[in-house]
Amino acid sequence: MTNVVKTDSTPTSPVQKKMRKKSLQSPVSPSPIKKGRKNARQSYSQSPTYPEVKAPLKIKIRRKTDTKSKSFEVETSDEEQEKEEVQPEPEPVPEAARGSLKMKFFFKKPDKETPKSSTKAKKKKHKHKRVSVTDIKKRRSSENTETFNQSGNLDPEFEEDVLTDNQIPAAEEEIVASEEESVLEQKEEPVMEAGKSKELRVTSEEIPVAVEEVAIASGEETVVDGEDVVSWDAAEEVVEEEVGGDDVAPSPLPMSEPEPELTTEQSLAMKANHVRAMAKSVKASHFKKKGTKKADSKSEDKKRKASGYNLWSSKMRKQVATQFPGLQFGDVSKKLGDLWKKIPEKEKQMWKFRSVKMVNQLERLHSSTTKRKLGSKMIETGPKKKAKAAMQQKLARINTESQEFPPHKNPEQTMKRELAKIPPPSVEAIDAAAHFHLLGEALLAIGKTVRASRSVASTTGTLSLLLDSMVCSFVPLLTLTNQVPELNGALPDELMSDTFANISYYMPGL
DNA sequence: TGGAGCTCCAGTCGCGAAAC
DNA sequence: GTTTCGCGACTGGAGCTCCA
Repeated sequence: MTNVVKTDSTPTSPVQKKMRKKSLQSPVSPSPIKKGRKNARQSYSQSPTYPEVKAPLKIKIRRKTDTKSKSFEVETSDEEQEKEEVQPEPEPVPEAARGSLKMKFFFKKPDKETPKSSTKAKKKKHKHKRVSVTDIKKRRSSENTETFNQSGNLDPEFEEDVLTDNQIPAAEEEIVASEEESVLEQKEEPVMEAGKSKELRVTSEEIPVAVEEVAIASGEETVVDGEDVVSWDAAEEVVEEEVGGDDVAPSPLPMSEPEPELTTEQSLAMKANHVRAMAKSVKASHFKKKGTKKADSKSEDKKRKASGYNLWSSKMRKQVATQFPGLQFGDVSKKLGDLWKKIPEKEKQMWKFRSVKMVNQLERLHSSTTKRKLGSKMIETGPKKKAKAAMQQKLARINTESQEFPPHKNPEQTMKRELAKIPPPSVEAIDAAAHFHLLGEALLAIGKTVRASRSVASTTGTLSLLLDSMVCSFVPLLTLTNQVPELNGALPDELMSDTFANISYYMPGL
C-alpha cells in the first residue's frame, strides 16, 4: 500500500517552507489549535490519550529530483500495515494533537533508537540550559577555577583564545575601532575612476580582511561559511567570464608572444588583466573544491549568517577534537557549550562582532553590482534589481551551457580542469612588471582607505597587508634577478610560474 | 556494482518570529 | 516588552540514492 503525500511545488523560500509545514501541521478542524503554538504543543505532549508510537511505521520518503515539482511518497509495507491495523484503536485524539501527530509520523526516522532524539526532550533540555546559563553567569565570578580538562585548569591551548584582563582593554579598542571602520566602509561609496576597476578596489580592501577573519575563525583549513560565500561570488564571475558572453574579452594571448603593435603600457595592462583572471580562476577552483554540497544547494539569500558562537566553535571544535580524539561529536559540542559559558563576556562580544563584520562585508560584496570587462576601462553599474536579474539570466545560461560538459565528480580533477583553462603564467620581466603594477594599485587603494578612516584599526590592519605585499614582491624580484645572464636561469621557470600562480591568489587587489 | 554525491544526524547557541 | 519556540549554523561520518 502506498500513500502519497504530494506537494505542488518544492518549498524554496522560508515562507514557502513555513507554509508547507503549516499545511502539514494544520489540523482538520482549525479552531482548537488556534489558541497558540504553546497550547498546541501542550495538547500534543500532555494529552493522556495520545497513542505512544514505539515502533513507528517504516516510512520511505522519496524525492523526485528529475522534475521541478517534487513529491514525497510515504510507503508502508503490507506487513507493517497489518501491524498498524492490529493495534488497538486508540482513543480519540484531540484535533490539535492530530496535526502534530501527523508531522511526527512524517518526519520521524524509523529505525533508530535515540533516547535523546525526541524533539520535546531536546527542547526541554534546551530550555533548561538557557536558565542555567543565567545562573552560571551569576556564579561565574565566584567560580574562577572553572575547569575544562581533568587537571582542574583551563587547557593551555584554550587559554590562548581566552582574553586575559590585560588584553580586554585592547580588545575593546579593537572592537570600537573596527566598528568605526565598518561604519566608515559602509558610508564610503568608492568613486569610479577611469581605467581603474571598482572591483579591484573592493577586493583589495575586503579580501585580505576576509582572509584574516577566516584565519581567526577557523584556522587555515576549515571551511567557513563566509569564505565560501565570498569565493563563490568570485567563482560565479569567473565562470561567467569563462563561459563567455558578448561583453567578455577573449583570453589573453600567451605571454611569450605579445602582439607586436602593442605598446609597453598596453602589454602591461594585458598582463595585469591576465594576472587578475588567473587569480580569480585559482580562487574559483580552490573554493569549488572546498565548498560543501549543502552550502551549494542553498541560495545565498537564504543562508543565515554564522553567529559568533558558530565562528568560535568552528575554531575550537578542531582543538577539542585534537585533544580528545575519542570524543563523539555530541560530546565535543557539550564541551564547547561549557567552554563558551566560561569565556569572558568581552570575548563573546568580540566573536559576535566578528560575525557581524563578516556579514557586513559579504553583504557589501553581494551588493556590488559592478561588472568588469577584461582589457577595457569600462565599468558597468546599475540598479541592484537590474544587476541581479542580469546575473540570474547569465547563471541560467551558464547552467544550460554547462550541461554540454559532464561535471567532474572528482574535485581535484575539477580544479585541474579549471586551472587548465588559463594559460600558465610566464616568468618574463613584463610579468614581474604586471605584478608590481597591481601591487601598486592595491597599495594605493589601501593608502586612500587609511587616510580616509584615520583609525588605528585600519593602520594596524594594513601592516599585515604590507607584509604580505612584501612577500608577494619576492618572486617578481626574483624573476627580474633571473634575467641576469650570469645566473643562467638558476631558478627553473616552472617553479617561478607556479609561485606566480600562488601569488596571484594571495596578492592583494586580485 | 562501485563510486560519487546528497541528506541526515548528533549537541549547542543565536537569531527571528510568534505568542503572551 | 518579555517569553517561547523553530530554525539555521557549525563538522564529520553514516547511510541512502543515483548513475555509468
